[in-house]
Amino acid sequence: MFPYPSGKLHMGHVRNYTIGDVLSRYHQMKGYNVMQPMGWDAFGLPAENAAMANNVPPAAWTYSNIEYMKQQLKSLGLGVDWSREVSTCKPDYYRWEQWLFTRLFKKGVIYKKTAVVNWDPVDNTVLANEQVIDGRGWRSGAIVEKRDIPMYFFRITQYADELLQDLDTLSGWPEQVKTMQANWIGKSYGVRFAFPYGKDEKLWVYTTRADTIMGVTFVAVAAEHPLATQAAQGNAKLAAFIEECKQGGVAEADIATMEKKGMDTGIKVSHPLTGEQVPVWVGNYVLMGYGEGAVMAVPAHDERDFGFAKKYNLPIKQSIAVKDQNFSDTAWQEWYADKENGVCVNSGKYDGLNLEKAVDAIAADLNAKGLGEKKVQFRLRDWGISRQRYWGCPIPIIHCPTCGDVAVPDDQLPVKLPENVVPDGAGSPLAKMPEFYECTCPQCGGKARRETDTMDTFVESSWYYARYASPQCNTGMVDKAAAQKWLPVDQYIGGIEHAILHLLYARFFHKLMRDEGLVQGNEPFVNLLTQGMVVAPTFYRDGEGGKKLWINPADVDVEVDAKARPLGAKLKADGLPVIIGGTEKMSKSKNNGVDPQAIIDAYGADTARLFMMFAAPPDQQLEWSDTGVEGSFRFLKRVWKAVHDHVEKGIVTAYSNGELSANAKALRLQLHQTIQKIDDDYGRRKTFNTAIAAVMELLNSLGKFDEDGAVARSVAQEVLENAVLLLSPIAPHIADALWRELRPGSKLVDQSFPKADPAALVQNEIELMIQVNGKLRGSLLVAKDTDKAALEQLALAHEAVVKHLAGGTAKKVVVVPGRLINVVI
RNA sequence: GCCCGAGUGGUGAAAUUGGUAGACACAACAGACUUAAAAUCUGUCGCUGAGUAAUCGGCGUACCGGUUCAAUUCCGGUCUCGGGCACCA
Repeated sequence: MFPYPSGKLHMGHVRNYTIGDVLSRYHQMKGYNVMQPMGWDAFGLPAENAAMANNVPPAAWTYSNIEYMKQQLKSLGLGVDWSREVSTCKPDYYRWEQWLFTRLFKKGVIYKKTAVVNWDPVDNTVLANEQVIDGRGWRSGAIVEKRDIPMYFFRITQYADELLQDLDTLSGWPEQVKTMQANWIGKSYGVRFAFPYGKDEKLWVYTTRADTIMGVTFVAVAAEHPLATQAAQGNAKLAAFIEECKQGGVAEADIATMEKKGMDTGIKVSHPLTGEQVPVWVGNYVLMGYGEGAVMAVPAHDERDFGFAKKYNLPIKQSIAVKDQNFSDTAWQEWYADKENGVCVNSGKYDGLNLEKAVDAIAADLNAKGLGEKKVQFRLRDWGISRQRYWGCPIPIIHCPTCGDVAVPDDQLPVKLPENVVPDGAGSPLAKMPEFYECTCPQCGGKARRETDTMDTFVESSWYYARYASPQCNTGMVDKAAAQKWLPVDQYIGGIEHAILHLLYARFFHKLMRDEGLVQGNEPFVNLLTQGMVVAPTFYRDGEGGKKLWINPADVDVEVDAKARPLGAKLKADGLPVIIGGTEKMSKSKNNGVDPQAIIDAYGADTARLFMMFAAPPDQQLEWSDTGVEGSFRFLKRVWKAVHDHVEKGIVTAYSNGELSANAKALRLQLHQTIQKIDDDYGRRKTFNTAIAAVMELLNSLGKFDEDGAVARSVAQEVLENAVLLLSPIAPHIADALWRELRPGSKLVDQSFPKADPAALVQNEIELMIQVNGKLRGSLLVAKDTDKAALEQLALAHEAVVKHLAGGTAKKVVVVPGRLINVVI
């Protein structure tokens, strides 16, 4: 993944790009033609915040960050092809995004509708979820409101089925990520049906549990639902409640965890099957715009409805039973929602039916009445991309009073974003710039207004991988031949935090571009490595108005108890206490990022890379600590010394033949086992920490190998040459220098990855573990081809086994070839 | 609240397909070298019991339970921590 140019690299970046560099160097050694590109996800909110804080335009801030971070990346020794560098804030990049937008707009894949946003009534501006803290605007402190505004949407739901199904083709992706995406898309099979009311009017709902329909005791609608609006006329109390529901942010986590509240509208609708009158309530947990904005409530079999019914004394009507379980409405029981074992009860003609049969029967009856039908629904919602911000890609639409929304024609693209603007945090800057928004309609030539919203920055990051194939192409988004040569991406590496949004949007974009005939294949990334996050502790002090002032861990001293648990923390500058927050992913907003530059400066890039790779396997979360960086530095010094000590005695040719001592033979065995192991670690497992450990072990063994004859020295030469090659993807600089020592006149870049010598791997004797009842009691050295019966006899005769048998007989002997023998007594 | 992960010595971790738990390091301690320190090298290093010792035994992979000759690994449940939840990227 390409970085957001936030200012400095942090350890997450170092980890991400070192992993990529190791893999690309390894694959180069394996003979592949590897492209390792880099770019900048350059639009985004932090630039606007920095601009306001420092009175510098976001563009200038961003460009200077790119400059600095590029130097940092170079100092890491990454083999990046900088001729392919891409910056998403440059017109030659976003031009093509605008171009695609106009195509999709004309096709109807992009459309306009209203959506709910966080509104700060004091700053008169839309807030990102991140800018809403405990329901208040981060700058103004005002209570945030929900507000409906018009936005452009990508019709991603049109691709929902394909996005779901193609997950099955991604064998190179972690299961975890595929599961998360499948759940996010959330395909469900249910019934959409209506509660009739008034004169032929219908209140629609959707449910996956139509089998519980006879247990419905009320219907809950969103505050913005037309029925609620209707009921609120002439009901001041209800109107006030509806206003209250509009307070607070729109983030799902907040809505799901807030206290469930409701109020009766006084309106009643008819149950579609029984005709019974059912009250309609307004619920603050029901969202307009998701589904129908109304839900049927079955308190007996839905935990949220149960809690709501208890709180407001609404009836609870059992309609599902599970054998041997007793129903009571005093406390919620897990089995009340059991889908497997439940059958209908108190449900008239549906009694005794299981979920599937009840749903079929109920859907058929609803259908016969014209009140409903089976429907497949997705949890996935269309992707709203309008942002009322300045530092983003302008949406290429012109609003004409006569022609409506008109896409900007190709010859007027790109719609350039002016770069000299400093936003003030109140509303969209572009909407205050007539020189930007005043324009003429491309269709009728009349006076028109340019759209002043910009696009979600996820749009830029959804297709940059494709741009890398032909970054300078000025005839299209991609050069088709280049795209065909390079795409799909063989190895994509990114943080696990992108498992859903970014990776789903990129997959969606690939399909959009495919349908435009720009790229081939259905998926952008063949193999995905999701690196675990680099996390660090957070520290803060309470500022005015409940704002938290985040303090960098580097500026804090932490006191710990004997068990290394933190007791308290103090700011180094003033010695006064600070509050310890959680351990979180390194981010600018929590100020807990650690700048890798200090380590690179003190120890060099190779040590920084080696240490980062040695600390943990790539997909595991890593709590940052530089304890141990000394050890990585020491190891590289040991390698350096071992090579120089060896070379000083004269260079020899690596072992090819000659009589080997037992020790030399054992060393060669270990060497070639190590080659095999590391090849697998780099290629299949992508566990660089164990690869490094294996080289360490090999060098430790070489250190103990003190033979000095010609053959012995040739074996030492062989070990050192291979150790340098095995280490070179991780520590390329030192490996290059050492290779020149070991093989003067030859270059490391021309070497291929070592291959294990099958002759060296032959073992005549192996050690087997002896267990008694699964417990280790000893070991046995046997000839490799000893047969099972003989092994059993040897085990039974083993001194430890005889002792435990104490004259008795073994019940069973389990022989695991090559590993162990377990005697069961 | 919902979805996805993780939990192993003082610390980072290893054990790849159910088969030797703690490889490789860090820290600590002891020793060698040194006038001294640093650097370097060597050794000890999960908890616990017995033994002068060599050694022998018990327990131990967050917690409770299960499957198995054998469980860090598989299954059920619980707790804690982390990620995501659609406008941070």
